[in-house]
Amino acid sequence: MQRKDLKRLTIKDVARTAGVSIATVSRILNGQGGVSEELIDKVQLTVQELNYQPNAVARALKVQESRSIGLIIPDIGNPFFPALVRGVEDAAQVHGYALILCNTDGDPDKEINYIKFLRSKQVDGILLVGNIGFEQSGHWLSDAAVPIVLVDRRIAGAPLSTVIVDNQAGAVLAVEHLIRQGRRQIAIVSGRPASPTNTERVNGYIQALAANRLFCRTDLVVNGDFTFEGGYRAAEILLNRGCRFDAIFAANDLMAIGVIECLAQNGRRVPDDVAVAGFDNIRLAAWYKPALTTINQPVYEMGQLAVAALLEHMADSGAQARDIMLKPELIIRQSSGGKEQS
Amino acid sequence: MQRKDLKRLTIKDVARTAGVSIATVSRILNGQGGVSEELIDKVQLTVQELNYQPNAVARALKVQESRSIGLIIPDIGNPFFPALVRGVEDAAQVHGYALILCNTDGDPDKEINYIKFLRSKQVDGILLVGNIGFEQSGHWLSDAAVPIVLVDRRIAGAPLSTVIVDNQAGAVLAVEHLIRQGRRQIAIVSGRPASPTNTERVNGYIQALAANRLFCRTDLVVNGDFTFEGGYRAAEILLNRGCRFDAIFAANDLMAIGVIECLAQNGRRVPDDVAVAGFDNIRLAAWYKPALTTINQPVYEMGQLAVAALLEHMADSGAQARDIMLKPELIIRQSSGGKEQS
DNA sequence: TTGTACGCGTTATCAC
DNA sequence: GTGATAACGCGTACAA
Repeated sequence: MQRKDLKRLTIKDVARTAGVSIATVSRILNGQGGVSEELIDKVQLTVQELNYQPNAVARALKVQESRSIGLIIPDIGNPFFPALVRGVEDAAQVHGYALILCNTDGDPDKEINYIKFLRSKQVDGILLVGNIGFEQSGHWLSDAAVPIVLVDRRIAGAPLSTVIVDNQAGAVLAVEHLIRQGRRQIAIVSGRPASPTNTERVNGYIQALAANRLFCRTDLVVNGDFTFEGGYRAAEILLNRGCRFDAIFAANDLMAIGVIECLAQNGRRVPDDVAVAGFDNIRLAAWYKPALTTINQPVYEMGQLAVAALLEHMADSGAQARDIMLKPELIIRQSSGGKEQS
Repeated sequence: MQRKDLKRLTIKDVARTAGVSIATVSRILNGQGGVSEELIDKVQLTVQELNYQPNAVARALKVQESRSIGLIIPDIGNPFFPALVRGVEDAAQVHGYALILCNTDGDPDKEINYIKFLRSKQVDGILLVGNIGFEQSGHWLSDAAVPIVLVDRRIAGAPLSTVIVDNQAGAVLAVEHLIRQGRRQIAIVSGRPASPTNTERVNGYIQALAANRLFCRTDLVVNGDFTFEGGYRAAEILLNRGCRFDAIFAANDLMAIGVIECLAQNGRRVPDDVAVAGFDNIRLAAWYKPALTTINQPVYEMGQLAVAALLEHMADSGAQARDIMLKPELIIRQSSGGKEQS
């Protein structure tokens, strides 16, 4: 009854059963026209009856187009990525593309290996959330012979289209909010210093301070690494320095939460003593107590737009690389003292 | 300089450049032996120089094996799935398989469509977190001509291998813990009644009560739907009934949190007035205040084991379907009153 | 040990 | 309007 090893049927079988040539079947299946109504009906019927499905691999080999794209991210376990992946998958599916998912843990070697892997799989395009440097592998990135679009993180010097949120503007939003809340001694807990994303956010911090005639005091700057523990340790360092501060901007939410936990351990109240703002608006930010003021990124849309950009490059190999910047949004919650009074 | 439209090179190019036949190149690439050292060196060198990569699509067509598997889940945005996906992807990658990810939102029609889609892509196997009924589509599930392994959710009557956590045992763990905490009037907020997973957890609740000579009171049973809002509403219903209860077991963490929020709104203290336990151990459970007592599922391992099971079926089409049950684990946190005193 | 040639399942070009 | 047939890039039986 359940013959799994039943040989998969091919266009040949359909042709034979319907009593026509494979050329005719192919034409009908691809809706090319130039076929009589009669045959169309007959063939479509047998396709139904046999439950025939074209072999996409054979088709891919023939038309040199696999109808699949690759998505390379650091780690789907990172709460930032599921929404991105969902946006990508939905958009890909709409256009009939399969999505191949790859996790690199941010390791540049793995990124290169996955690009090679995807290339051998003949994917039509690649979406990359990359940590690799351009010189480190500019060869692969620009000569990959397959369109690559960068998502969420730029790669300095790479001549590739990039879909990204305006990190600097987001940081400005967060810091200016803290300032409007009456805070003046605003510290920053940065992410990994090497990360372009971090640099942009730090620049936003500096810009916002300057725009409000506040100094950027080096004793209020401390490096984290985008992790909870990094945030915790950074807050400890800040406390140990003995300098005054009445607000902290953390370069992402995970660190912001680490910061708050540390402050709580040390008897500082949030937001009464110290206002805290993060970046990313991960799910946890809304649930955490105190609920975290943060910068929302339209992650799902980012995924969708990335696919759109990739499709463009796939359709036109001469298309210019361009930056697509998404607007961040300030989400005000308790950790910064709640609503602004204006 | 950057000639993207440079024709991709083939085994033919390598053969020509190395001055050998394509058969020789193929043999060397696949390590088949029977080739002189001299040619091996020469060919491997030219492969390096040309930076040649075999075309996996052509290979797949020839050997009838695409080296890719499909993973069909409801929604990567659901906090339960990222770890599963990661487990699957890691295991797949180790064995050289690409992972095609599909989100269905739990819609049986989408599940069927994706199975067809993946079949046409000639995937070698499918991992399915399915909501479809077996009769509803037994045809597709057992005759799919491609091995399917069920993950996280069983499908009643489907003769397919299933990798799943022992939900009933998990619920017993949770409820018995509440009993040991001295609670006697334990309510349950269930998930979608139609879900097999929910049924198993409810059965565990009943079993644990019975084993401790407690009655299952219908006024302490209320249906949720696995969402936060469902949990909130369920708790409201429970409160409105006016019955006494000193503990609530929610069939998943999201509902447990909804329950706690509702209780807090209505002046009940957790865990003092009501102890609460959930199921899943999502990230949020640890961060939430009060931290949530829950049942941990080894989700990452589940993904890995699912791939292992799938590989078995792929290697031996006659392999018997079997159930692989993973042990759940009780995680005690504040929401149930913390550590047990024994 | 090495090379030639066929076929995997399509699509597309050419005859009829 | 329809049907042979040649690719697509690879693996392998067979021949040498």
